[in-house]
Amino acid sequence: MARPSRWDDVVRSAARVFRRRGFARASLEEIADELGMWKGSLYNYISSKEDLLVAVVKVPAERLIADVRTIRDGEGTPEEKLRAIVRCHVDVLVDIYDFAAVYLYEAAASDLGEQWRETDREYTSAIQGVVEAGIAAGDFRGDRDPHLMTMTLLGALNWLTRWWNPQGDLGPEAVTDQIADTVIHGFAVPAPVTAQT
Amino acid sequence: MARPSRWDDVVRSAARVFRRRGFARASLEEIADELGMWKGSLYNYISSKEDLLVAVVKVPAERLIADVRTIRDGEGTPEEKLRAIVRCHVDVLVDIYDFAAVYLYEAAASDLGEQWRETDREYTSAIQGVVEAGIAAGDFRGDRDPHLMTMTLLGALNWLTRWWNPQGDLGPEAVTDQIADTVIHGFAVPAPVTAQT
Amino acid sequence: MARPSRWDDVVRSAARVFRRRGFARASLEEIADELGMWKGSLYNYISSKEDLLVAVVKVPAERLIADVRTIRDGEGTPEEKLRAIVRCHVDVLVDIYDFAAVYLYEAAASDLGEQWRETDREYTSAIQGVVEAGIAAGDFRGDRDPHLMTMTLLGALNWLTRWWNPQGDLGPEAVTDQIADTVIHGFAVPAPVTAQT
Amino acid sequence: MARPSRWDDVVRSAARVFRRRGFARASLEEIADELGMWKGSLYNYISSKEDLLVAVVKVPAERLIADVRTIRDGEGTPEEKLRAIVRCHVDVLVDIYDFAAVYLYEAAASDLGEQWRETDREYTSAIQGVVEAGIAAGDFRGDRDPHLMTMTLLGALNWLTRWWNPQGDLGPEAVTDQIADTVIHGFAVPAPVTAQT
DNA sequence: GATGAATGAGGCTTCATTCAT
DNA sequence: CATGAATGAAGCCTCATTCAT
Repeated sequence: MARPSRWDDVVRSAARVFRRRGFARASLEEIADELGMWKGSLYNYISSKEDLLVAVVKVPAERLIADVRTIRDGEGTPEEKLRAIVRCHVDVLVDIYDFAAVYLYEAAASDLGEQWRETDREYTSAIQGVVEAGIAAGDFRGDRDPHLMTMTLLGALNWLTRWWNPQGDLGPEAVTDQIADTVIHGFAVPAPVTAQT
Repeated sequence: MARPSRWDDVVRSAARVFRRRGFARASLEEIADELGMWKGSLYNYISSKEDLLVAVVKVPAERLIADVRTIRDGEGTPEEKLRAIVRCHVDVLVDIYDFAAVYLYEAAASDLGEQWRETDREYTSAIQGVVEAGIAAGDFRGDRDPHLMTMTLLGALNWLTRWWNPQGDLGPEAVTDQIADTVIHGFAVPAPVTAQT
Repeated sequence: MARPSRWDDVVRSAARVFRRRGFARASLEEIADELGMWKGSLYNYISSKEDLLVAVVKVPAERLIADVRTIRDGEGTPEEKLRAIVRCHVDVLVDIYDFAAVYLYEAAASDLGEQWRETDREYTSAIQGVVEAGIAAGDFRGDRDPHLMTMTLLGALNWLTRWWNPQGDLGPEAVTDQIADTVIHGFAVPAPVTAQT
Repeated sequence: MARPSRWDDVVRSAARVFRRRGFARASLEEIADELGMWKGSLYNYISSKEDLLVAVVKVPAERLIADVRTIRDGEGTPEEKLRAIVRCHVDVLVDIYDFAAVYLYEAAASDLGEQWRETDREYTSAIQGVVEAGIAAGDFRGDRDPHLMTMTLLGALNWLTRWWNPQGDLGPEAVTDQIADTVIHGFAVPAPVTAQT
């Protein structure tokens, strides 16, 4: 499916506008304006506004799910894997901020169909798989709900799009380390109390 | 300035529709339909659609900020206070789910003006104050960014509106305890390693 | 037809609002607000918005037509009568400015029905009668169209509502004298040229 | 900034409807109907209803102000200049009746902003300049208020839109001559009385 | 591929008017 | 007479989408 040459520009512009204004508020005219074209011309690239949303959302979704699959199926302790997942998430924000923000905040609100929900479910359950492996290995507490644990991590990560400026003082490494540390220590089985007396 | 009698119904209906469809996608006709009135009649209560959003958002915002102020200024260790903050947040979700979801997902996207941002800032900084007190007391790690810590907690809490069903199997107490435990352990200064050898 | 006690207040308020905003732009709510009542309450006095316009317009219309009839049928030369007509017009502006402005600018735009047009025609033709009497008496030029002469006078007078402030520096007497002089000299048969050589 | 092709049609249609119904009462649907388009399509040409009013009003305003400047700055006695101004005004009514009527009756009622008031002031003061030149030359009476004189002329001219039918029996030349004569004689210093005895 | 105008549905908002209390 | 809520029609405006050039 050979896309016309400016296809990438179109999607990038859509990502920017969707993040800034939200999908519902964004108008195709705004996107066309950014590209210096007329809104009618966009229909040489898409057949509906939703096409654009799907295209935008695909970028971080495919990258994240590929990364998380690789991590899940690769070597390393559950702790190391969680840390790697956090790093991927933060990297995505650094690399393709607009796309990621749209992915996290607009995709759920719009109804992108079954295929979309399936992808989302797989992403979540891949992370949850790591969490459950940690529990099984005795590293993470077994008295917690694994889904809640997974969502706690995802919430902390996704909220970054609301407040974090990747170009600001707090760099990606610090964010990665600190969130990963917090979650890993938060999940960990506590050190035996008897040892401290 | 006594509000007309069905004011509460109007706001409740708006909260429901705004949560379901998002502010931008929601139509006043839908809200009016729920109330069994004509859309024009809504203007006996408001003077714009945004007024409704403000009214909806005010409910959880005022409750949360009042609660968190009380907690911050009250008795207790930082740990106890963080746990109390988590409980309040979860309680709000249980009590006024639609309002809370709108508050967390629509308020930021729409531009509700300076007063709104001020409230939001105060809420965040009240929680951050507790976090910093914990650091000062030596309970929480001093090598972390307090703002990032605060946002990690808020992200985990706010993400609940995306997946948690308060009427489901995982009850409010479990959610409160587990999120609070995760965050508190995640923030805590680790037990001295020497004790374990 | 005994009117309720605040009827006069209602009409006065309507005149004020209609002048300020124009009949079509004016809302009953604005009028009610000025009176400190609710817009629904106005319907204790009227049965439609147009009723208010009719009531407002009636005041200057009846006064002007009565005055002009009296003048036309009274004693005096056509010149004196024209001067008296101008004075009446200016007096109306001084006494009931809002009513007069509405009468002159809103009545024609709205369609107030046949009775209204009849009144308007009679007013015009009464003035035109004076003009024609002046022509017949040899005071005014016979080579002019009497209707155009009449409308020239009325235009000059009615335009006052667009620029003149009765409370300003240029007093009613000056306005009366100068407009009357201009028109009377403008209408007059010129002095024989031969006399000047 | 080439205007789309039907721009002139749109403005002409707007002028017609605005004159017929008044700006406030006119609906965009009516204008669109005249053009055989949908009301939404009008927004390819304008961005608000008021834009249309501005566009309509600009036509006679610019023509009149250009004409009156040329006359003021050209050759001729004040009398000749006043007569030329009257002719321009009447010509505008003949040529672009709808536009002129809207200009005279709707522009003042709507609030078209400072630029508009500035134009109006300049037009008036250009005419007043001619009047004052006539006074200075000793042709027009010095015991009159020049602004009142100017407004007397403008009132007589503008009132034409209320009653005169340019296609009727009373032709443009007659109207021009008679109004100009009336005003000029009305303004003129009276012939010395002594000559007549 | 781009253009620029048109489409047509739908949304927010206003407002004269009604009505039960 | 006043109240205050509701009605229902209509208006302005937006915008995704289409289409002939």
